[in-house]
Amino acid sequence: MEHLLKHIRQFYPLSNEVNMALVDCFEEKTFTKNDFLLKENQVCRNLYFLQQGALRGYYLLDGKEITHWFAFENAFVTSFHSFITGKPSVENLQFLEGSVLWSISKEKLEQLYNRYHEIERLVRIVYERYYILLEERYVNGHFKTAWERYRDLLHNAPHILERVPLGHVSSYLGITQETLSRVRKQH
Amino acid sequence: MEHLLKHIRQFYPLSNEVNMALVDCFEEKTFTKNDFLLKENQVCRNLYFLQQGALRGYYLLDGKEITHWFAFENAFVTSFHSFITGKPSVENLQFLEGSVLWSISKEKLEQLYNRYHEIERLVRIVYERYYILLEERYVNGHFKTAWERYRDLLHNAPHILERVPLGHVSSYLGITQETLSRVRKQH
DNA sequence: TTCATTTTTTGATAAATGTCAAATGGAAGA
DNA sequence: TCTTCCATTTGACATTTATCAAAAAATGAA
Repeated sequence: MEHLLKHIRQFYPLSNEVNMALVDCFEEKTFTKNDFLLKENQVCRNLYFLQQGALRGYYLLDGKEITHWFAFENAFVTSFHSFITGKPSVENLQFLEGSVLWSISKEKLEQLYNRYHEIERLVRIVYERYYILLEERYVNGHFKTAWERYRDLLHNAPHILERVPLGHVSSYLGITQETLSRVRKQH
Repeated sequence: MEHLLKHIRQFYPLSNEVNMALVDCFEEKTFTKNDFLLKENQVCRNLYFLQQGALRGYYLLDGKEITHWFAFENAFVTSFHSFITGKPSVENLQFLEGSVLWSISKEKLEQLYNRYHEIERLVRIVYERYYILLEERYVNGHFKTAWERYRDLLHNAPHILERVPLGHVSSYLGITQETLSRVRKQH
C-alpha cells in the first residue's frame, strides 16, 4: 500500500485525511503467471495499481494475438475503454509474471471524487500524464522501420525486452516475430 | 461561445455560476488558412476550443512533415505535451482553413480548477474521453495494410478525406502519398 | 538428467510499400 | 484566358517486410 501512496505523491500529494480515505477503498489482489485480470467481453469495473509483476493487454486480430501494451511495477492499469465507458472490453489483460495489485471499484472511486476535490485533481493529473505517454508511443511507432522500432524500444524501455517473450514484443512493435528476430540479429 | 458551452454539456453539465466564470476566462481568436497556432520550440501556454475550421499537428522527421492529428469544429486543441509539461513543443499547429477559436491560458484554467471542483471534474472527464479516442486511433493504426487504413479512415472519418490534402492524410496514415494514391485507385 | 513443450531462429519466396523522377490535373491569380 | 503553382497520379525499380515451413535453442516438468 505504501507503494501506491508513494506513487500518487509523484503526481499530486494528498492530505493525510484523503490518503486514509483512499487506503480504505483499495483491496489487495494477487495473481500467478498467465492468469487473466480481464477477458474480452467482460466489463472492467475496477481500476488497479500494479505493485509488483507484469501484465499485458492484447486483442485478437485475424485470430492472432496483438499485444498493444505492457505494464510493470508502479503503474495504474485497467481496460481504460471498458472502465470509462462501461462497455464490454475488446482486450484481454493477462499476467506475464506473478503479480500483486491494489484494486478500487469505479463506484468507490466516484464516491471519492464526490467527497474529495483532491482526488479528482489527482486523477485529472494522472490522465494528463498517461495521455502524453500514449501520444509519445503513438508518434514513436509512426513511420518507423522494424529496426528503428526495436532500437527505440531497446533505448526507451529495455525492461520490456528483458521480461517479455519476443512474440509479444513483436506484435507490440507492429511487426512479425520473424522480422524482429532478424532485425535483432543484424545489429 | 454558445458552441463551447454546448460542447462542454456533453461531457459534464456545469452550474450557471461556473458557466459564467468560464465564459469570462475565454477569449476569441481568428486565423486564416496556413496560419500557425503554434510553432516548434514554442511553449504552448493555452488550451483552445476550435469552434469553426480545421487544424493539423505535424512534426518534422528526416526533413519531412508528419501530420499526426487533425482537428475540426467542436474540439479542444493544444499541443498537449507542451501545455501539460510546460516544455517547448515538438510539433507545429497549422490551420487548414480559416478558423475561429476560443482560448484560455493555463494560469486561468488552474485558477478555475482551484475555485471550482466542477471544472476539475469536467476536465478529468474530457481527458478520459480523449484518452480512449487516442487509444482507439493507436489500435486502428497497428498492423493494418495501407488499404485497410484508408478504408477505415473512409469509414470512421470521411470528413478528413474531404477537407484535407492527400499529402497530409498519407502521413497521418503512416504511408507515402504515392502508396495512398495507388491504393485509393485500386479499390 | 531427460523428455516434452514452447520460444526463437533460419530459409525460401511472395507481397507490400518505398523511392525517385516525371507527367498530369486543378485551382487561384494576373 | 493564360500562366503559374501546387496537388495528385503514374511508372520503373529497389527495399522491406510478411508468409509458410522447418530447424534449432531454450525452458520447465518429471
